[in-house]
Amino acid sequence: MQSLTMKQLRYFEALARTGQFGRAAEDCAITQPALSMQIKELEILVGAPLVERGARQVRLTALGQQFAARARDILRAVDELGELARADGETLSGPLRIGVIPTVAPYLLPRLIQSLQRQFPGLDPQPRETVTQRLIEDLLESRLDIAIVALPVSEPALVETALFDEEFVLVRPLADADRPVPNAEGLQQMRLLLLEEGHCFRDQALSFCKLPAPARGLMEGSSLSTLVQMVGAGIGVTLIPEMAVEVETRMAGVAVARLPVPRPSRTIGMVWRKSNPLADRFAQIAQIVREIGQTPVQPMLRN
Amino acid sequence: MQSLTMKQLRYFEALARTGQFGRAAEDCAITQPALSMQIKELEILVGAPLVERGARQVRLTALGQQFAARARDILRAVDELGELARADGETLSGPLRIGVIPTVAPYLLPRLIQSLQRQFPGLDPQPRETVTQRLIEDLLESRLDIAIVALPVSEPALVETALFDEEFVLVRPLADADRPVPNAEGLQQMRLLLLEEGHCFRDQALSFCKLPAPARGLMEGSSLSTLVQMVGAGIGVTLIPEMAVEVETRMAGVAVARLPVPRPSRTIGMVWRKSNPLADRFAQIAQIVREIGQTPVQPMLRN
DNA sequence: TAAAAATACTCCATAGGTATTTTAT
DNA sequence: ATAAAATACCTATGGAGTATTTTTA
Repeated sequence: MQSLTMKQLRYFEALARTGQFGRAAEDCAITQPALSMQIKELEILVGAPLVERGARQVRLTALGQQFAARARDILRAVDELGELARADGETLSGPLRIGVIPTVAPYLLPRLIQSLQRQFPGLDPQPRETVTQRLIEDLLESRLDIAIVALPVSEPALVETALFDEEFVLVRPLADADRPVPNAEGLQQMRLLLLEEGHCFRDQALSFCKLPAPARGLMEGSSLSTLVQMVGAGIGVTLIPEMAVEVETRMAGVAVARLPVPRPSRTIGMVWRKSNPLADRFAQIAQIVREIGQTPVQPMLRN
Repeated sequence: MQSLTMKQLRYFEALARTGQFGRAAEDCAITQPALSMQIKELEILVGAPLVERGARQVRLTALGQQFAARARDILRAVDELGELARADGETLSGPLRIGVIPTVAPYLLPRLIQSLQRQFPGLDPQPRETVTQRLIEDLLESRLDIAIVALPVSEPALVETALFDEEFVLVRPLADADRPVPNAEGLQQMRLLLLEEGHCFRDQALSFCKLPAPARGLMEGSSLSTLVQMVGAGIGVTLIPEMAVEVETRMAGVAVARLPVPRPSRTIGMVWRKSNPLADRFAQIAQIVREIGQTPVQPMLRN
């Protein structure tokens, strides 16, 4: 033994992650003794113990923790190296993991995936839908290639590019259709239905109405669809992004109204890791999304 | 074959650097066929050619160049990983590559090395003396651990910390000792002897005298020692940093004078790579240098 | 005493060496 | 014609498997 190997890094990373030799070995698709030997070699090579052996679990030493953090960065860089070749060919192909926030996904993803498959026949788009925080974590940990979220994100390791702005519109019971449209202050007096904690759109709506975060659990829905249905049942009013109007309100028996200026809105953008070899290609994809955004399924708005 | 290995990265890096299979193999202390095989494996793994084979030399493909750049970063990170253990122990040990600019080295290094060896008996200081530009390159490429240069350096990948300020003093023939000391404008009228191109002290001296860069080749010396000897021979006057006075002017038959305010000066500092695992230790070393700087060998100044 | 890591050993895949051929200038 | 890379073939190191023992909570 002389020089650090990739295997040792991968095995050690697995050990640091799982906290057990056996699980780590399973993760690496090898046997426990094989992994033990490599870790031992690694420690000899480094010249100091990286893990404290206990019977039930192992704990990383202080050095081991620093080592693990650096090893993770290196492994990520190596994985990206493997993807470099994909960036080389003329046409993008292979799996592309796309994360989208829930308040955008249902209204954008169908058309986006359609467009992508038309432009890049070899591409295999793998969409995932979750809240911004999770998407950003997944991006940073290389579990996602790109994410579509509300800007700004402000992560130094990520690039962000704007796709389109979208206004928020008011959804209220049909019975209220002829009433004047309330402004931000007016909304404070109404029963405003919100998405549950974690959705950025919830915060954006609250921010517009200049309301503090209310106590949890009351009058919340897990999707815009739920909120609109609740409005239809006369429970209250809600805000939804423009893009959702067509899909969510068509059959819901609710009235949709543009809000008075200053109209609330948000910027939807695409983000990806700066160091991703496919970064240049992602800018192309952003352009495709922009084109989709410019030809929206036109909602029928009053006002 | 399944997964990228460190060896492949090292071999490919050597190939990219040397431009020849044979030289690269020699560099890696293996035979040429062994290296050829690993490169071939790597290309199969990546799925695209990385080098264009010519008879006399190889050229990297576009992909190969990107690959090489990333590989270098990874190898650097791995090398740093290997050094992590050194940062763990209580006392710093092993080789420490120290770069120092030529206008500081002779006056600081002897005492610095002495102090270092006293404080860290296991440490093996390996000094190198060259101009700032080269030192910075060497730092960035991991051929140096720390460098002592004039600040600022302003490289985002480097940390810099000030060590001490030093004034410049005027050196002139003994015959001129009783004349009034010229200011910056006065110096413009005199025959000012300068270090050759590349030395930061040359630029600092010119900047103080508000002189443009003169035509090359005339009245230049390759060391402060040379300049002072030339002054002793009556050829002209020169500026030298305070720290050099004691060593360079003791036996030279020249007069040394402090300049009138605003006195020219520069800040000497220490720089190292942010990502170097020993970074914390380097701050300790900087403190040692500061202590040396605070007890200078007091020059005998007129004025 | 039970679960997990270390040890003992065996095997074979493969990295690397030597000898040689092919290639390109 | 010559220098350099590729190919062929062989050897041996060491990574990984199975079986077993040791450790500690």
